Amino acid sequence: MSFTNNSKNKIALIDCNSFYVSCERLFNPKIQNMPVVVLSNNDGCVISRSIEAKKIGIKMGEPYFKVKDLVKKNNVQIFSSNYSLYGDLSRRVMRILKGFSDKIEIYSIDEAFLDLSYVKDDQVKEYGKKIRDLVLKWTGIPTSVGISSTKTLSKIANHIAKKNEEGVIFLKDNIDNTLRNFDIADVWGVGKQLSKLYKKNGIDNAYNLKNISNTWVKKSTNVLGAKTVMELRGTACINLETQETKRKSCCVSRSFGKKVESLEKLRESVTTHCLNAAEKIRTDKQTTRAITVFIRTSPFDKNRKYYSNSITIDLPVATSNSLELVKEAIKGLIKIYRYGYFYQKTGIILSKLNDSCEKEFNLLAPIMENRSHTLMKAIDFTNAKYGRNAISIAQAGVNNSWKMRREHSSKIDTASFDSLPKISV
DNA sequence: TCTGGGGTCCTAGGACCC
DNA sequence: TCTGGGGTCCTAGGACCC
Repeated sequence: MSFTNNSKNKIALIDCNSFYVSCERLFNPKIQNMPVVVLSNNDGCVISRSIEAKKIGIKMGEPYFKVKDLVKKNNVQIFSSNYSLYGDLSRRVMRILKGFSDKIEIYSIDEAFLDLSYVKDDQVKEYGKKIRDLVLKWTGIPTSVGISSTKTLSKIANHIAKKNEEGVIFLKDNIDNTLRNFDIADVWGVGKQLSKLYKKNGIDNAYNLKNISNTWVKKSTNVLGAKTVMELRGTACINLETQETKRKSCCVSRSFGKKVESLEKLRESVTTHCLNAAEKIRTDKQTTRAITVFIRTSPFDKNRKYYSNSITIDLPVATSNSLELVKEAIKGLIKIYRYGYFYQKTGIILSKLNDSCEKEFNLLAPIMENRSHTLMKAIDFTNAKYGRNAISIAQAGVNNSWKMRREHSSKIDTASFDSLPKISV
């Protein structure tokens, strides 16, 4: 059986190379050719690596303490993550990409799909280079561009482009050889479990998966597995989502800098997360009808007993009011808290989100809402101006001993001239 | 000592109804 | 006392993504 790619669609995936590392390098030219690593919150895991750091053998997602020796020996430059910096640079990159096609899907902080179907086949590679050059010139962020007829194939093209001198790959005809050399585990949509299943059945590259029987894949996996197969054959099944949609749930959670035992401290952190989540949904003009609180001890600590629990509370009336949500969250926390454990993480999830304009029928709601609306607006305004948590509530605590570790922050602020590199002449 | 955080979608199975 | 079949809706948990 053989399948041909006869689609005229051209989807480009533009992906920033080692994005967080590239952001840090912008403001720190000295580390341009050095191995660099960016750590997750709490300086927990490696989440971005420069090529030099990859070569040394530092793996993605590895706990920092496990690579400390490698870091020391090779003089690897370490940074705590600075999400406001990355978010800011991401917006700049995306703005440039929008100039190349209005059919764009911003897929994550560092990548976007662009519909380039309007570009002729023999010009599309050149076009990809143009995109790359402009992003680099205007932001300083290096990217890779993969172009093909479906999202899944453009992901593969991008993967290959990352290791390619030009940084641009257009996959069109005769791609079977390329697919044969593409590891099954690297295919978009194939994670740990699926790749285990596929490998067990002798499917260990993208070409094998492309030629698997429809009935087998439907029986053995689910609709997503079947879609991946179709996409490898050049039939687009995963649409370009050009409309920005509002989130359906909102989660705020953090690990502690050091383990926490007392209900008091858990209460402070749950309150803090709740305030932040409430502010987030208000920014998007949304309300919630359910709040989940979860707490857990460290799943890695083999010397202590593990405890993890969560509780979901349905709210009678949709709300985005911080104070109401905190009240419910704390009630939930008290129900699931157990004395005698060393807690590592807490979080809250707001779900069943709706647009705030979709008013519900409730006689008391209008009066209550007006009052709280004014208060919440005042809080959001102040926090936007003077920094998050400028206004908080007493339960959130001050000078929290449980706060996260951030020992390697570059403290770069794109709104501040002080962060610009200095050049002496 | 030290192992991130925030999402989406799918499915199986339970609850409930007729 | 025992026992059908079919349908919908909801949710928890799993898998995946970056």
